[in-house]
Amino acid sequence: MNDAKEASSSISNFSNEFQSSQQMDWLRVQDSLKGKLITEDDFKWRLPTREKEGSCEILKYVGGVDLSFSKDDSSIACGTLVVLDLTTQKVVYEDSSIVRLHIPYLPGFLAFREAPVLLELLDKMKNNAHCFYPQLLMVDGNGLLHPRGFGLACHIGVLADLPTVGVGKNLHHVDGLTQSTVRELLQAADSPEHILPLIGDSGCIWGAAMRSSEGSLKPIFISVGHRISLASAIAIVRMTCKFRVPEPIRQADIRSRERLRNNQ
DNA sequence: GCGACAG
DNA sequence: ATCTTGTCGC
Ligand SMILES: [Mg+2]
Repeated sequence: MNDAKEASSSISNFSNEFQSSQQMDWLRVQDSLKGKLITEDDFKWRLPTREKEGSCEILKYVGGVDLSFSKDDSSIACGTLVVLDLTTQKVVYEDSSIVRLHIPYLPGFLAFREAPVLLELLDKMKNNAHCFYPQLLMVDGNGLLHPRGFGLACHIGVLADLPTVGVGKNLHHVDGLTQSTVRELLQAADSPEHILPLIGDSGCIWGAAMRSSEGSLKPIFISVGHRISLASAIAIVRMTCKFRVPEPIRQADIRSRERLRNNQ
């Protein structure tokens, strides 16, 4: 092997080893944060019903977060937080931040790329004691539906100490679950709710697939993020699905892309 | 070795 | 994630 080849090979070895040791750190972080995860309802509000019961706080402010990326420079991203009024389904708060990302997208490690800017937006709103601070946050990315049961929605939920729900637009294959199998089962299942629990080969329930709008056959994938049960997560997501993607996430996605277009 | 791989 | 316009249909 000549010197040039040897040099490039050792650079690449170094780079690979660095990546892999960073991933080992990340595995430990995920494992550690997972110890704080709560997968049952843990909030003081309740879902809106048609009865009006006076004393209890009702869920009204639902947040959504997403990132968009520059087509020219893939390290430039815009993170956006929106809050919707559940009654009107209108955006009552919007904030975004354009940042340079230094961490690549790696399946299973999305949170290390996307969570920091989103946590900053949440923190800024909380520190201002904003009256629309969300009672629940919907995240564009999975929660428990993740190779180690700790996706972006769990990560944000634990670090912000906020109830979160994960919503994926594509299935991250885990525990024998595949996109095609799930679609077939969802079609075959005679569920009037258009919902299918995602039960893996191990028997574990990772979340649920749901055909969320009349307009599309392609399901969305709902999973528990933090401080909420799967049943509650499904009920709330369903309330916000005017289109396939739940409105808080859809608005964060749209406004994030708009902001990047008008500001870079 | 092969296929899979949230955003 | 992004590259990309129109087109068909309710
Ligand atoms: Mg996204």
